[in-house]
Amino acid sequence: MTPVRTRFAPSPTGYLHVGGIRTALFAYLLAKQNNGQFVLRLEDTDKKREVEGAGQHIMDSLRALGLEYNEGPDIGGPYAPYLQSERLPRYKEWAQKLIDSGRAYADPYTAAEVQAFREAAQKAKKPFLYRNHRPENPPEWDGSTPLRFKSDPKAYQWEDAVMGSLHAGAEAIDDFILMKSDGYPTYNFAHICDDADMKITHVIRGQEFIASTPNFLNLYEALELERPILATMPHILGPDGNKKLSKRDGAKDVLDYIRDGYLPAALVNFIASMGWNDGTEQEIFTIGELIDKFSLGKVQRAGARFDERRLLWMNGAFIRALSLDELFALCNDYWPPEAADYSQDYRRAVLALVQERLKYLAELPELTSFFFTDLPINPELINGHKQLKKLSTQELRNLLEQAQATLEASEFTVEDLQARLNDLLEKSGQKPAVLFSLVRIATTQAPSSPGLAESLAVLGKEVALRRIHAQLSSL
RNA sequence: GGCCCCUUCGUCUAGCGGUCCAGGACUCCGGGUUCUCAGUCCGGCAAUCGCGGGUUCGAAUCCCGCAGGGGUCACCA
Repeated sequence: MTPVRTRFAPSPTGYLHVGGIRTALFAYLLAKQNNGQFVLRLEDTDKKREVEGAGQHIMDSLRALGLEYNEGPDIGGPYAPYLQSERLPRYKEWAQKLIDSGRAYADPYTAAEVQAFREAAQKAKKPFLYRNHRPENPPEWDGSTPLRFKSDPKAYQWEDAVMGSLHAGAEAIDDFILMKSDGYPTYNFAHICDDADMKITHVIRGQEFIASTPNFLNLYEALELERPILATMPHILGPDGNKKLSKRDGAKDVLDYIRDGYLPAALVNFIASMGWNDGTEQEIFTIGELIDKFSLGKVQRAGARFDERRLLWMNGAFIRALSLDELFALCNDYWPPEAADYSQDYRRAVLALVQERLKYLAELPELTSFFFTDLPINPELINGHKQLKKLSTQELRNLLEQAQATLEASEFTVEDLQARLNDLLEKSGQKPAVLFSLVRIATTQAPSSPGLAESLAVLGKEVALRRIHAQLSSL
């Protein structure tokens, strides 16, 4: 049995967004599931569109998500190089093979002439087919003009691992360009050569390629190549409208999600869930489970809309599932600056209180800053409070002073604080909504916080009393 | 315009002839959890399965039309 080899073959023209990553992810899952190899190949044959650094960015993105490739531009492999611009001699050989067999010829027209053909076709509301203008006696190809495929137009019916049975008529086949006049091959040509050279068994790509698949099938035949298994992914659509998700519409770089503290496992789970599920009601999958359960046959045929709210929920779920140690290890770069002055133990205690509230790591400062610094007194917290605003200044003072005395006497464990606060509740005859809110506001100056006793226990007696004193002075 | 693909709650989806007057998840709305936020638990709203014809005892599931959406028709991938 031939080993499964899948590849992800992006062009280095920019960053990777969730749409691009999904194709890579499914190729990765399929390879891992079959103990095969996942190959990264950069298709840098369009020097005009190439973006400096994009290749590295793509490699960083894949690694950040844990999609380690077995062979690739920076790590090499048995079929190196994995950068198409370094494989030019190889394309020449493949091209020569086609020339020798009479299946490729030099394009004798100028760009303007071809453009005129195209416009005439458009004007006549007909699809443009170059082969309608196929020259009788093309000149010998010297590399200064495009080299075209001499197609053998016919109808095709083929199996797609996702879409099922697909078909197209002969009109879908044309004499497309194999080699451009700049010496680089086109995607249409290069990817087929490379997939063959690299022994790729499954070609997974977006649905924009389905229209040109008949051309590819025709070329496989001309090259006498066994064709790989084809799998077409539906598009991921932008949050509104039903246009394919794109950078123009603000599709975020996956590395931005990583930077915001989205967990790779959550990102991967979420991306996989757009267009794939295992047929059960399971929503959360670890990467191992995905590798185990993934199958092309269960990939959705319709496009999926990208809904960031679902990603946010899923990321929170993954964060909650982490042990405190695991989460703590991930938080290093996310603490508010003031946290640097505090011990690891203190930070861990804080983290324990906010773990189930965290949706993504970058919101750590927003949730925890009052644990590390005295926030300025914010009168609005009391004035805007539905219960507290009804109390007079004197009443507020009274309550706070009682709270102060209570905390003074406490040993500041959660249990002791809770017990004493409950006592005070009874003694003062106040509702929790009044007393607890007031103490919470005085000691945190935050619109929300973890539980009062828990927060106080972490803050410690000294800080708590200092803040109550400050609140008292401001009244 | 030609060709091709797609079509189940607002969104992600389950479903592959009967157990579906359609299940789960996200979102949203109530309620519980002695304060807030989050979480969690309980409950709720939400798709006559794009539409119209068939086939069948029986269709979201099969067939045929139509409509809508998307892709493609580059010396881009």
